[in-house]
Amino acid sequence: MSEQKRDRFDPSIEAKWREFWAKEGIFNAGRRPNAPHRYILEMFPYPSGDLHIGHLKNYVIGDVLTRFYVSRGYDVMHPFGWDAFGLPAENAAIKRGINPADWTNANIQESKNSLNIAGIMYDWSTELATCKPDYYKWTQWLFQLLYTRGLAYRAKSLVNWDPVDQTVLANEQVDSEGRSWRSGAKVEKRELEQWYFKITAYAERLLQDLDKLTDWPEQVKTMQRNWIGKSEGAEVTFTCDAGDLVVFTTRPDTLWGATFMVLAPEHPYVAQLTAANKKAEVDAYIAKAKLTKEIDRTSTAREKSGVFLGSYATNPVNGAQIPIWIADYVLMGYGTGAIMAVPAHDERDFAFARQFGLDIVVVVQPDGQQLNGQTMTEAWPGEGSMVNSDPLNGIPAGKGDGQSVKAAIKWLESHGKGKGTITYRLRDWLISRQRYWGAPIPMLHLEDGSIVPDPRLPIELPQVEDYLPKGKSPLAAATNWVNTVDPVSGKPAKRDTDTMDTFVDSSWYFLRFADAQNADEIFAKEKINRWMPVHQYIGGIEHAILHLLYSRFITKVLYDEGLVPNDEPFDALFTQGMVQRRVRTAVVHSSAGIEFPEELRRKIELPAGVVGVDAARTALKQHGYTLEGDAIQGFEAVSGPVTMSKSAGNGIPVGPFVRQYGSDVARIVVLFAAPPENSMEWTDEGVAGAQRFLNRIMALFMTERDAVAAHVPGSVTTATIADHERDLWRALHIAIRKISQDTDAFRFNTAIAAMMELLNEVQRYRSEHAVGAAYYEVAHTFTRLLSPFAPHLAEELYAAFGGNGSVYDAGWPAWDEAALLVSEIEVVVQVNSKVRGRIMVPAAADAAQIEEWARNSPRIRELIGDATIRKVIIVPGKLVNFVV
RNA sequence: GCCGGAGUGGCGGAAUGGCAGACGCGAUGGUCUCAAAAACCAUUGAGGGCAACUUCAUGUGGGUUCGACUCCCACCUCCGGCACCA
Repeated sequence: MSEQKRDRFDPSIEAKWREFWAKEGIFNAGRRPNAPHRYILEMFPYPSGDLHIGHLKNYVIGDVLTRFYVSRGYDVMHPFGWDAFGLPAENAAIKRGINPADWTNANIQESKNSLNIAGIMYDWSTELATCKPDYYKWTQWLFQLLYTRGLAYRAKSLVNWDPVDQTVLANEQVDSEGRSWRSGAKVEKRELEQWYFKITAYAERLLQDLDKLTDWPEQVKTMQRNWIGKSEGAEVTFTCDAGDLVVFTTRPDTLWGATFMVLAPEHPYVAQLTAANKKAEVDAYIAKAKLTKEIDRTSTAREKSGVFLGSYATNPVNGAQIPIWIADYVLMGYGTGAIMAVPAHDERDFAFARQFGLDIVVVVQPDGQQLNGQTMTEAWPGEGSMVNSDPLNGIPAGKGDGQSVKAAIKWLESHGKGKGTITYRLRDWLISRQRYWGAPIPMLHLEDGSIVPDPRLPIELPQVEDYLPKGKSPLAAATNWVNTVDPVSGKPAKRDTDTMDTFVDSSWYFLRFADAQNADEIFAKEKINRWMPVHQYIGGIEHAILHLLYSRFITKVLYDEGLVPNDEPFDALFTQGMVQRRVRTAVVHSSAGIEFPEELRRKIELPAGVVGVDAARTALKQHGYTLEGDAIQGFEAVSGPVTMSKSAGNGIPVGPFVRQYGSDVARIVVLFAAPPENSMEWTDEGVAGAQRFLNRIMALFMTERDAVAAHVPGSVTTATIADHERDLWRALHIAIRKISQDTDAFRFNTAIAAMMELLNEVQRYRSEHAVGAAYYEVAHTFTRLLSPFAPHLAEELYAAFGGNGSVYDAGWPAWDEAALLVSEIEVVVQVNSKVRGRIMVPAAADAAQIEEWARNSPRIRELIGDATIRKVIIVPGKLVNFVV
């Protein structure tokens, strides 16, 4: 390459600015104690070592906002920490014999270094790691607080067991296919005694308060609503030989149509209610149900199965004797594990009744129809009038006031047969884990079986020889640690050997940042009151339920204790999209057709077997995949977007990229390619485009650096600007407005587009004029507009143009409304709403004048001819529309 | 099945009642160069026309309006969540 001297963006400038920001503490909280404050937080990560570009997007968004707010004069807290407990450290310890703490610390250093060289600035003075005793001391304190308030309890029940990670899991941590969120293994069910947090006590508030979160994505709120799963109805008490049999139903009004009952196979009454001659059949069914559950009980279209127990229950409303069955479509974990079956008005009950020939009694008659239990072909869950239901007959069926459901509940309550009630799908949060690398549960088990809190916090993790999970916690092997004395009673005691779910660690970390160094209390009141709630939280949608639901719960508990000022932790939530990168997959093309790899075919549901070329192309395109090559030559590959990750092997490590191209380039690529909430595809072309953008800035401004530096910013105004510079001046103020508004609204892609437009205007100006005052003002202002997006270059330009200190102390530019005005504006002239011309009019012209000019423009006159103008619509400053 | 989100050029996307496609990518032509790269200039939704110009076009079909990507109704497709939840 010939050494032509050209101003280009040079990544080697970046390091000195990072040192400068850190040394000056530009992004430290408390730097402007009297200014309005902002708490900006990204979800803290597990320290996985070297970061790739995909990890970066989350942090870049937080960094842009931080810089934007600092520029605008706020006192910003932008802290960072590490969700450092968890299995990878333990697995490394098992595989390589490294101490999990050492391994974690090394990873933290590496991850931190990646963030630093990427130019993501945090206030590291409040850095925390959940695996450090000075942090988990307070996680344990929190556990004991919940215990004291009756919100942490121990119970035996059927729990999710991850056979790969060898530990139990909470419901939230198992997906709808029954797989562990971490290992991906199908979970098994085991009956175990474990610790729970009573999140169900807060179900109603967790649901109701979603309405307060107006700055949360609708999608996240919907997911939480679904997860909490509120359902209103009634509990009705049936009687049987084993005692009272309580069922939950959302349709107590159809109770008169209940013709049988179904219990979950695990229901405690089953043994008692099983007739002697049915025992063998029932036992076989229960055994089969157990197996089915473990393998796959999610398929909804399965044929109904069940067994009659041989005994009967009494319907409390009419004394009818109805048969009791067991069936696996009734779940022990929801409601009471028993249902009344109303086949006429419930799809599932209908299918069951038809299959086993059970009675069907209609109690809701739709208008204009005569349903008959013998002949109906499907259940009628809809509206109508109540029939065959003595006290309710004639009442319209429905959940509203004056309708059947409310009437039925009233009747049940007044007759002592049941009561209105609410059921939630949400289960209590199982927090015990049979693993080593977590916060020990700070409880003591005494010899008499009682369990008491251990006040000697923190209960530190002991050293162990063997981290291998064996179905019980590795801590159990540390006998010196396990065997202790209860300091309160002086009695011998054993420590709890389980550790806490790492989601407990992360459910309160955002609170600790307010006062991370406090050794005496979880945080000081005046500090938490200053900083909470988090103004802007940023993270991935994958935590829509898990972390975000747990954090809301813990915050509400602490709010009820009077420890935090707000009962919701995160004012605004932003969920960023993933970074993807195209991955090529080889395909085979023969005369018979195209053969795709099985994995790809499954993933995007390509039809099995040979696929036609066009069909394949269309099917692939719908999922963002492209068939490469052409039909004549045969296809070499399919390429498609895949989320950047270590496991997919398509992650671009931060270090080498930043050294070669600069972190400013990486930031522009990520921010410009798509709106931040969308997933974006990282491409070489995108990198080239970002480089071009930064190079153009250099070329357009750095060439004149001395003249720009000699110009005093603000020395020209809208009133004094030269006529030939008005267009550029106006473009500048349009850009200031757009970039300010867009950045505030997370529209970083259009904010960057506005900078590009301004550059285009500068280029046009420079091709026509010698540079002058407006140009110098643009150069000075541009450094500040650029500072949230390409911070290193912004500082470099700011310094080159004679700025003192940091660009972030120079203030955010304001636009001048007067500069946006123009003397002449273009008005679109329409005839019958079709654009037929445009005229230039003085900006101050009134509507009548504009109409006159429009009507008299030659082309419009010609089009209208002698037709009658029926209506004229004038939108000031925009258009005139003649309707003929 | 229920709930939520989304469908716009070759691609990412812009426009939230008023000129559809800002900005960028890609592509084509040009300038510079021995040549290439870089950079710069021009063109770039589809069709028709020598041209002025014109027709069509924002998933589909209706509606409201002088005017609809935008609002309303119905439907289709995709993405996400929940789901034999009583």
